Amino acid sequence: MLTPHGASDKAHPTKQSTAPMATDRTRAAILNAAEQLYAERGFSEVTLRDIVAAAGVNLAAVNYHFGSKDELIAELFVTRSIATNRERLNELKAAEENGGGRAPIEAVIRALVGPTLRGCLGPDREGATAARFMIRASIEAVPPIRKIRNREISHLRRFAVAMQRSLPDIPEVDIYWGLHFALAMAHQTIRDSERLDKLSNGLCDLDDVEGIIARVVTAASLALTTKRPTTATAKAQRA
Amino acid sequence: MLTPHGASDKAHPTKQSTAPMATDRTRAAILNAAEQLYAERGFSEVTLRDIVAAAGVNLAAVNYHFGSKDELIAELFVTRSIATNRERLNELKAAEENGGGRAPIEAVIRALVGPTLRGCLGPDREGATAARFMIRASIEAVPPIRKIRNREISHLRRFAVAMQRSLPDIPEVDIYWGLHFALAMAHQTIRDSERLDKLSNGLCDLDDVEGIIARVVTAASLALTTKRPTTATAKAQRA
DNA sequence: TTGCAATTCAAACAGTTGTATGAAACTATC
DNA sequence: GATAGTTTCATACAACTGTTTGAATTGCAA
Repeated sequence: MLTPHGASDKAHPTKQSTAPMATDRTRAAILNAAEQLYAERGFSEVTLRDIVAAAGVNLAAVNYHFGSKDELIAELFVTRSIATNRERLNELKAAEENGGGRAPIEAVIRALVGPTLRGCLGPDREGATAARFMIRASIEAVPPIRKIRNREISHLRRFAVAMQRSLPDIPEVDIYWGLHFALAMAHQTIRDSERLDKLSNGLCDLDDVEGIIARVVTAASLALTTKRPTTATAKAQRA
Repeated sequence: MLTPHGASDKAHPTKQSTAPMATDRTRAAILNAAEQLYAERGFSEVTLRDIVAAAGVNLAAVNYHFGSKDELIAELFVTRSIATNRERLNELKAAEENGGGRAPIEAVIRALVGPTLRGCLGPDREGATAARFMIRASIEAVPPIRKIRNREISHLRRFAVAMQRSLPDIPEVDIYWGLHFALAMAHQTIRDSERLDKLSNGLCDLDDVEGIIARVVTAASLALTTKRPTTATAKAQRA
């Protein structure tokens, strides 16, 4: 046997008869190094040689443990995706239980954008690389990720439902736009925080994560709850 | 002589003594093909060989006319950047003249996000590749572009000033956040229109460009003009 | 037409990429 | 301690990248 890289046998991923897996230390080292490098430089700027150098392992280890570069990226993305989604859902569930199954819209949006914003912008660097990796993944959308990414839709749908529950009178289409805008603001703030910092001459405090979250939540909530101008009004504005 | 690629001589870019430039047809063909391919596939997925194949020219023509791949990208970006900025400023100027030097905030934001949204999402495909190229450029931020991109800041500052003029009572920091959020929503809508379409099961009409612009403008204006919750309120919401 | 520069072209270059190979080193069971 | 499995390692491979080269071809002025 020369290639384990995942499900080699059929049933249990646990130890089989003749004890195969010894340490998994190099496997973990590769995952950590890859996540870190991808998060800070982006996929197209990081080679397998960069990764193995940072991990202190041999070049062939990647293909031995993961099969290919793409499968490494995919595993990274799946793992982090699950973690992020769980974080979001926990916050959502807590908010819904607080309100007897119906959370205020602000809490729903906060559950949606909070974890990622905290992870990426927070001064505490714990989980920062994980969050930044996810941002990279959503920015570059490299082929191995693109295939998996569709699952995110069903995850987001849960939040759309929660939002609809908390705003029963808002048309469904507006819910989707609100969700979309909330993610857009959170996302872009992470990705382009440098530009905002320069543009405002440092006036926008990007270390005040909770303040930023509040801004995003407020803006998205307002867009949802305030009736937007009618088509006639909009047309007049355009003129 | 073997390399013209831009400013070979000193003063005039017009014809010099011994008539140099004959047709510039291949040069234009390269620019068009490159813009198109970069716009639809992204920088990291397009090679010079792809470009010259699409342009119907020889591989060496790129280095002959532009010097290097990076200089080709840079020229493309500078050209399109100037065009986009001019479009925005024209719309802003028109709006300001309409209101005697003080345009309503909606008009300012519309001038900021309108041209790009129209270019990328409009059913009329004229200028679509140009706008999409700019989006790619801002997404991938490849090295040759990163250097030039700082100029965009001073361009955006003009809009910050216009916004401040139309909302004199709003704190400066809020102006920057509003500008940032407006761009974020417009930008993400272009980049991830596919996800929104899937998430909403086609409910969000992405062909209705003016409707989308109205949504972005309204959301951003609301975020600017509606007093956001005080810190105490926000804190209570977080709990 | 002749001559000279600008332009095009096929081919090759040097560097980097992800992947594959086969031998060595290790680990744990017998 | 021998053995069979795994993991590691140095190295090679084939494919692809942007770039260069030098010879052909073109276009225009004399």
